[in-house]
Amino acid sequence: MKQKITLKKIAQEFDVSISTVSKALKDSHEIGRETRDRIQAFAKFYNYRPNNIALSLKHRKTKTIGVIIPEIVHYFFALIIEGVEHIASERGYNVVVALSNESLEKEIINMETLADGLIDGFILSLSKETLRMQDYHHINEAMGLGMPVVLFDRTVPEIACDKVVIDDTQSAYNAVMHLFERDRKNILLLTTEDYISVGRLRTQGYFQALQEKEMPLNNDLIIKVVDHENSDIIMSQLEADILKAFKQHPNIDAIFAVNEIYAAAALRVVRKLELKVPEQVSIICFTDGLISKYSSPTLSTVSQHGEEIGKQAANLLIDRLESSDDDYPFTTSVVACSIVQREST
Amino acid sequence: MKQKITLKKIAQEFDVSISTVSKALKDSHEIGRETRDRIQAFAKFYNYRPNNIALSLKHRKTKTIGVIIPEIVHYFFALIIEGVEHIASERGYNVVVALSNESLEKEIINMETLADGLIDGFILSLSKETLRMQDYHHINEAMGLGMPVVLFDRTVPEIACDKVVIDDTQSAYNAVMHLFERDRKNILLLTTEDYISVGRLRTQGYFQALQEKEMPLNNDLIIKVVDHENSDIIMSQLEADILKAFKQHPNIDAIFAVNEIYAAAALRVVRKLELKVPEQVSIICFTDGLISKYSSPTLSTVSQHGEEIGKQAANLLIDRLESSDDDYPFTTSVVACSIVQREST
DNA sequence: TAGCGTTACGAAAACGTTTGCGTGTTAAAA
DNA sequence: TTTTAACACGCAAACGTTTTCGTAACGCTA
Repeated sequence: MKQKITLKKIAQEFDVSISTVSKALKDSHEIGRETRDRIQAFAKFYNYRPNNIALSLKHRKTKTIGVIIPEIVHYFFALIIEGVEHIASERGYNVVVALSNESLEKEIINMETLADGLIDGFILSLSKETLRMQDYHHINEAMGLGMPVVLFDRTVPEIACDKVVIDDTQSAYNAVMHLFERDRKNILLLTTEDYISVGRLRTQGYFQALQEKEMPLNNDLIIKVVDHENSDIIMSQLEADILKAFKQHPNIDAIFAVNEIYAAAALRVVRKLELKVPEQVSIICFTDGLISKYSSPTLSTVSQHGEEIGKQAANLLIDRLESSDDDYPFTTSVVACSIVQREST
Repeated sequence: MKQKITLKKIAQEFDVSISTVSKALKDSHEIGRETRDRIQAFAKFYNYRPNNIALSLKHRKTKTIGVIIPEIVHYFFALIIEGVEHIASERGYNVVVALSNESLEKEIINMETLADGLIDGFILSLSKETLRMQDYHHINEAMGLGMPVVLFDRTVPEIACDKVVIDDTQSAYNAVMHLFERDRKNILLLTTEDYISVGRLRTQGYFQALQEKEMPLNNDLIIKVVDHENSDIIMSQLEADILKAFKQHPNIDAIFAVNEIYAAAALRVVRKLELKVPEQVSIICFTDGLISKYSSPTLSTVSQHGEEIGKQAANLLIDRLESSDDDYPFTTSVVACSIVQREST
């Protein structure tokens, strides 16, 4: 196991000083042509590469960005990472990933560890617990220490920073309109509790669409899924609720779900009831993931373009990191969603 | 924006030396009780936290591990990261993720960048291109420089290092047996080309099961999916192939797919043919992901326990990193798969 | 031959830590 | 009073870089 080669070792080899080697490798005119060539050849032969840690210490920046997401096993978040990684590697940055597991405490711990010199800035989506507790001190502290933060998807107005969001309300409105255009009258809404901002906003879009069409708002047609540790419990409860809704309102002819998991549950119930999709019941949902793409029938979705969100977040962050301007204004970038029509509508 | 506090600043504040501060914070008996208390209180108040970069430089280890995977938008790989992250954070390590995008070149670049001081060791799954080219010099070089590597899932015997694999052949055999037990006679195999080791091994398991049951091997019942940039093209080609197989062999009564995407394609064809699942056609596949869990009918799968694989890989790596023993023997850990029975069998 | 400009290189500080060792002060022991 | 030990702290090196500021040696001009 040959040790990694350093400037010092090269210097010893040629019996010159470390600074000479450093300059020679940087093609400095200060160093004689011959010395330069010999040192460069030697360095190349031994595959010299500067130690990133030393560079980070010296330059007081690490060229890596930290991404904190609630869960990685979600198609949307995986897409985000893909997008971030894409831009990061293009612009010469590394990516370190941390998972908050929807916990405020883990979010804080992760931020603290990463902030201790490991990264230059954060890209993050708030955990559910953080949203519920409305505790954002850690974010503001990080920014107070000069660590830029870009929030995406799950954001709050209380934090002043760069943000990348989708227009949940508008997109939900569009999705519901998509159903109305197909002559659907009784649309069942599957959403989250209100403290999850995206759920709340999408619910609003549903309301707006109904209002515009002057349709009555029927609370029986709104199912708010209560969060729980165990996803199997959530699912079976949801399926039971959907079934109940259909029993009470056999005239339901469409379902709008705020994510594809809920839509998958809906699909199962609909099949159990032997209703035809999309003839008798249309389905559309947020999250254009694998489930929608590969279920049968395939599901129409509102695609949030996760990769694009990740890319924009990364660009926003790196722009700020590389800007010398200290009070570069915060921007909020809204990534448009698009409706991907498939078999379910 | 208050600057981050350092030992030096605390030292200035109390007009003592940096070493005194460092020792005081470490509760060294060398420092007087009163000084110690005052410094600690001050540090706590200003929320002092040592700079990780400086520590890394000093200790010549970074306490972070690099994970390189071909693609993150795969449930299996996401689970791996989850497992790695779990153990890493438990044992005080950070995780940096890099994506090879199935490209040998990106795999090399990523490894080189990370190896330059950023990480202590690698956990990786070879890219398809790497497997095709059989070029493993970068892995061996990294190890030559004293950077431990743990390979998982897509491994090759040519590289001597710690490995975490599943017993693909045995598990495939079990899956096919699971079908035989349900009186299936004509099993369609959906697999990859042979250079992908997991595909090849699973195909072998299929052969073994047939052999054991003394069933004839029919090449018409084996579809080897040709890889392509565009997944839509792969899918439509696959669906066409499956359809053709059913036309030629209407007696096909089961399908075994080496991943759930292929199984989803099969499910679509089967529904098109209006065959009942599982009554007329049973389906089982590898990759216990979201598609299997939420499709209708839900799919029986061979669960590879990705999170467990990630955990074991992380433990193996950290064990080696923390072992003083230089020629700690390499181990290959085999994670057992289990069959998750759902509606499709 | 004094003065000056090049050329080619070295010394040292700096980034933020840790740590072995040296040292001045004090108080107790001889 | 002298020796010694304990105590409390500082110095400096080290990790691997970059970069500013010397400076020795040389050749040239006046």
